Amino acid sequence: MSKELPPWEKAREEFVAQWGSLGTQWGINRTMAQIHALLMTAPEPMCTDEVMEKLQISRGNAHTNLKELVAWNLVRIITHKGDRKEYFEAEKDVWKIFITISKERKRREIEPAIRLLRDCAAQTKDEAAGPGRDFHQQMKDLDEFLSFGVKVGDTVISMKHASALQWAMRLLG
Amino acid sequence: MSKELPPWEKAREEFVAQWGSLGTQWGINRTMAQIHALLMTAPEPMCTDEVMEKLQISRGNAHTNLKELVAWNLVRIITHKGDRKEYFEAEKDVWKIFITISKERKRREIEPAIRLLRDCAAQTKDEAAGPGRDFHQQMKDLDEFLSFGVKVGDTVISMKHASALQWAMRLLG
DNA sequence: TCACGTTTTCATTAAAAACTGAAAATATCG
DNA sequence: CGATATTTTCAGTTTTTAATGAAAACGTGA
Repeated sequence: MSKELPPWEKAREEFVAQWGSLGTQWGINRTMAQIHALLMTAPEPMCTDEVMEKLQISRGNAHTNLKELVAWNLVRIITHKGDRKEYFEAEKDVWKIFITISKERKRREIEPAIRLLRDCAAQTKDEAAGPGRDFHQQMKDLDEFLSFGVKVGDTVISMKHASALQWAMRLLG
Repeated sequence: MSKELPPWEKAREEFVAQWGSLGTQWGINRTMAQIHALLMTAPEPMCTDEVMEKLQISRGNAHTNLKELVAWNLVRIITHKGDRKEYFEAEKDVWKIFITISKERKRREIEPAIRLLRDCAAQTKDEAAGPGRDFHQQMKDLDEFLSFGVKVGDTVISMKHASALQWAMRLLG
């Protein structure tokens, strides 16, 4: 059934398949990672049916994961006049992808953790000594570390790629 | 059935439960995250039975996840003479935890991704124009970005906590 | 408004991941 | 070497997560 694929499409298929596996280790749904890989390497925006066809998945699955990628701001919807289909286009700029993922993970994963740590610290702020005091301190240490990390992250993602690069180069130099 | 818990243990139980939930979002097994939270806040090293009891889980589950945490270098095994049980103790220093997790994620998640990107780039290095050339470039861009990130990460994790802090402060200042 | 192309939802099914508990293996001591 | 304490494994089960496909909802143009 398979027809002559251009050689680069061969590599692309490997990329899509493997990126999907890697995604699962990152706690990301395999299909979502595959669609992202597919769109990142798509010469043109793709519609749902094209994604279904390329990945051999159902409409519901394609739809759900495309919309999830849109919710992550990693993919945007394109429409052409005179065509009521939606086309999907992934951000390809690596620095922008990085910033987007960083922001999203901060919001979904780091900030809830910080809230938890502060809550637990608050609950034990009167512990004067012993294990209770140690627990309180541990919560504060973790909070402080994550909060500082967020601050650094915020600074970096507010930078232009070139400035961030320059700054990082200074560290390495 | 529940007896008087010291107030700090109340907060601890919330921490353990919630840290478990947060862990799943990070792609980490819930029980593993809970055990880690438990040990990070344990005044003394704990044995398998204590972990089973605290979290109400089976021996097999406790065992597997404790050993997994040891494999991550987040937990170490302690033995006392005259007692053949193994006790488990988590690293509590936030900076050390960060370094350990960073190294492990680099090894498990970033490096395989870089290998994939290089492979796909190599397969398409002769593409002279068009979509094939764009694909090749995209692979190279992603590789370059991740590799640079690894370099920065390596530099940071080779630093003492104080030096890293000072360096980051300069960025924020 | 109706017909049609498209998107969205969701009950059901399938697949993957996590967990249990008990048996087997291992280690330690007299 | 037994006897005993502890760790490790793993077949079977449960729980969770993801995927399917068909029906419903939506939106647009005639």
